[in-house]
Amino acid sequence: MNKREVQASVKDERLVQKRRDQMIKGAVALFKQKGFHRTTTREIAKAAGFSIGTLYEYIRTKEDVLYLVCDSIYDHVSERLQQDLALKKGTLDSLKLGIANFFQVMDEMQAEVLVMYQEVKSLSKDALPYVLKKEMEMVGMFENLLSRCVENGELHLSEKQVEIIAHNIFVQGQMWGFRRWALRKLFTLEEYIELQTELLLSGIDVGVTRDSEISEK
Amino acid sequence: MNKREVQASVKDERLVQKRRDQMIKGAVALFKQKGFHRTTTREIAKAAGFSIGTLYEYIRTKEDVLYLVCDSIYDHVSERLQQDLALKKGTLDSLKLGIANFFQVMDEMQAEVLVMYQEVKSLSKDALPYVLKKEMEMVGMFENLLSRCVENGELHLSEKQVEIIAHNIFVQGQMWGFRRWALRKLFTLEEYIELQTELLLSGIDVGVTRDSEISEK
Amino acid sequence: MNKREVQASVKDERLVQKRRDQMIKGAVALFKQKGFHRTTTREIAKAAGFSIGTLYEYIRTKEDVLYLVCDSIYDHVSERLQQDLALKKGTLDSLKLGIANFFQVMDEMQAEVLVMYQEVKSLSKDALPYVLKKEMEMVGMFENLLSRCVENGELHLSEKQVEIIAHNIFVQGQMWGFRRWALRKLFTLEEYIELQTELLLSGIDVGVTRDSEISEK
Amino acid sequence: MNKREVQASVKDERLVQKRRDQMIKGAVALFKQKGFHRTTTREIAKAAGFSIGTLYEYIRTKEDVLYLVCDSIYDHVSERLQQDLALKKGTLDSLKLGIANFFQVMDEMQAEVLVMYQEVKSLSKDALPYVLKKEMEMVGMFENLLSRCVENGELHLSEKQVEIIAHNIFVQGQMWGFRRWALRKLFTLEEYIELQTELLLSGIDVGVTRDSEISEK
DNA sequence: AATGAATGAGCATTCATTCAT
DNA sequence: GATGAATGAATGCTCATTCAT
Repeated sequence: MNKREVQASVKDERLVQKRRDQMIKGAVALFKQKGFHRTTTREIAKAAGFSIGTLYEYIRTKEDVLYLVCDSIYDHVSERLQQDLALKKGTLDSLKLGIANFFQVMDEMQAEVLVMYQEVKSLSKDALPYVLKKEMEMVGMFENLLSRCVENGELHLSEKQVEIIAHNIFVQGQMWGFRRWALRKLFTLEEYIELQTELLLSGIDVGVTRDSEISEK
Repeated sequence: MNKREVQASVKDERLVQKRRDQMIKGAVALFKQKGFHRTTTREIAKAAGFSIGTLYEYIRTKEDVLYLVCDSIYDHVSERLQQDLALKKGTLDSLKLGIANFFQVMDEMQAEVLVMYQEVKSLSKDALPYVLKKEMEMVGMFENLLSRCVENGELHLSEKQVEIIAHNIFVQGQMWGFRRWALRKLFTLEEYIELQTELLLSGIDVGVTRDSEISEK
Repeated sequence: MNKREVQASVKDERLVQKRRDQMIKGAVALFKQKGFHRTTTREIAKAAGFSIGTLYEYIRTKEDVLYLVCDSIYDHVSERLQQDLALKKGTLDSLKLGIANFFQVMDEMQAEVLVMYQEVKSLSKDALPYVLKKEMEMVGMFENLLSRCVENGELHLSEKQVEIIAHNIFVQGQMWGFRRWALRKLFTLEEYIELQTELLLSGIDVGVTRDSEISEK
Repeated sequence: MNKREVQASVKDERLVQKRRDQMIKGAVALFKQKGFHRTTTREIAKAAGFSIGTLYEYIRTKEDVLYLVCDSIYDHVSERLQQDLALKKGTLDSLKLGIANFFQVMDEMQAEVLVMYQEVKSLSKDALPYVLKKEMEMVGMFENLLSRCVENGELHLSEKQVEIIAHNIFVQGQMWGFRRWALRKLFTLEEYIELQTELLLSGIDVGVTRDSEISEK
């Protein structure tokens, strides 16, 4: 498989999954509050509902917890998006829907996303590439969406443009999660989604240029 | 003044500034490499070229170093931008120049920016608001640029649009600093600047819509 | 209860008590030798027979050790006295016995008492009042002894006199512990006890007064 | 001379004395407040009105400051007592006066005395004996007073009694300085002096014993 | 003589990890 | 499988002392 496996001493896979879910849930709450470094393994164990001894039956190092958290977050986001995007493909509407859904997921999972983006670099050289790869996969989902629109003649874009726009969408989604404290003073999530989509598809209304273009015809 | 002052035991202001510059330079290098939490005060002192004892003559706590770093970054970026933007105002060209310059600064100061965005939340409740305020000021600079273009009739934008575009520019600039590892595989900085500017000003070429628009005339 | 509890991470009360006893024993020896401030936590841990990590499983701060030491000393002394004084009450003999026992306890616990009187003021504003209260309780025990003798007509004393004598006994007891280095050159403990008791009960033989007494006969 | 000399780099004896007086005055205030160990040399220098650099021109180590403080205190107390006691000698009245004066000095210099008794043991093996010797000299002054009364037939006391009573007076004086926080709730200084003197000279009024003595006659 | 910047040994405290029960 | 007591390396910070100016 593609996963960087985190070793557990316990054999029962079911139990491992259950314990890790408890662990992740507790850890996210703590990381959100105090960050990865300021959170102790004892606190994680307590938040998860068991002892440190037990915690270490399911992970090898504290960093494993961070990895597990990051991994879980990506899985959730990916899953959410894949579901939504599986429907109508290659239409402008599916693109709009995809964007809207992504922004909504970013809003719902704000805490987790925030945690992830502030702590990934704490991952070891070992785990980091794996997480970054996941990120590229998510950007890739938007490239896909866009490419299909291009194929269907709904959009006219160069390859480079597809790539940069996919990045922009991804970053604007994160931006909502990241900078919600500032953006919320200006927009509701709905307004934000609408404005961003509109800008993306119609660009800025450049007065002079447009006028001259029109007058030329 | 508006600054949250970091207290020093040493009185000579000149010396304080000199030592802090050494300190910041060393700290940025270390924070970039291993993050704020994994960097020890001893390492910072060593990188700055003096002993821990001396380090603590110029700060009160380790967090002060982080604050000093953040503060210095903002000051540099602001200064750079203010210089460039002071020239032609309210024209599309000045906007383009502003964006290009900002992206360039983000590229040059990538290390510092990266550090800042991954460590700000480690700042105490005391220092954080001050840093966030600085960030809003920088977004405000782009709002300003845009508003002048609107006043001059070079752009047609609602107030909300001005705000969201300012945010987008800011975030896209950071994105280059943040995600350079991914973007560089696709674009040079110049390409990136050009593509983003173009997208911003002309929007995506939406085939069907345009066609219909033209056909209407 | 009335105790200022020192928090421990370890739950097992038995173990906590055992470890703290080890700790107190080691700490008293060290404090006696070098004082509270010159004794390091590592030394305390080592003297107690475990690692610093373990030390901190049973206390929160170094000051807790001092508090624990003071508290333990008072408990021991109180216990010793209460036992002895529970017997014959309200007679001159019980008073003499009480004094003798107290002086003996002060001799036996000289090390601890010395430590306490030289370090109490290092206790925080939080712990100090509690320790001083304990001290007052001990003085109170002598007031009690004296008052009963007064009630039984064995002594004729004003309330003020009871109070000052109780203080005197207490301080003379400590004096033996405190100034043993000087007093031992002059008296054995037994002599000291006898002399002090005699002085207390018969006063100084004031020549003139005696003369008048004699002339009366 | 009898003094353990504290070395100074500065040659001008006048200046040395002046600077040390400043130092002692500042140090006593600080020691009273926070104790010897919690007071830093920087604080002492500041309180004395000069820089640390200068402080170290007049002492060799921090401990020297403590020694200087202790020494100065003893000198003051001794001086005060010697003055007062030089007058009428060998009478009960001169004894009473001596006691009263001593108690008054202890009251006036409470801060200094308190400091001394809580910090002497911080003195090195080198300085301690010298300070203890000073203490014995003060006890000796009372022995002297008492002996003269005995010689004059004003008191009938064995040698041992003279010694223990001298100690008691000394300790009761310190007691007022030490335990003023408790004693003040019960007595004014004047009452305390009167009660102690009375007890010392007449002893406790032992009802039964006296009765039996009387009945014997 | 005075200053105060520099030094670094030293200290209290934390916390990831282990392992006997 | 679960527990939690034990460990000790690591770290932020202090402060007595020195020395160049």
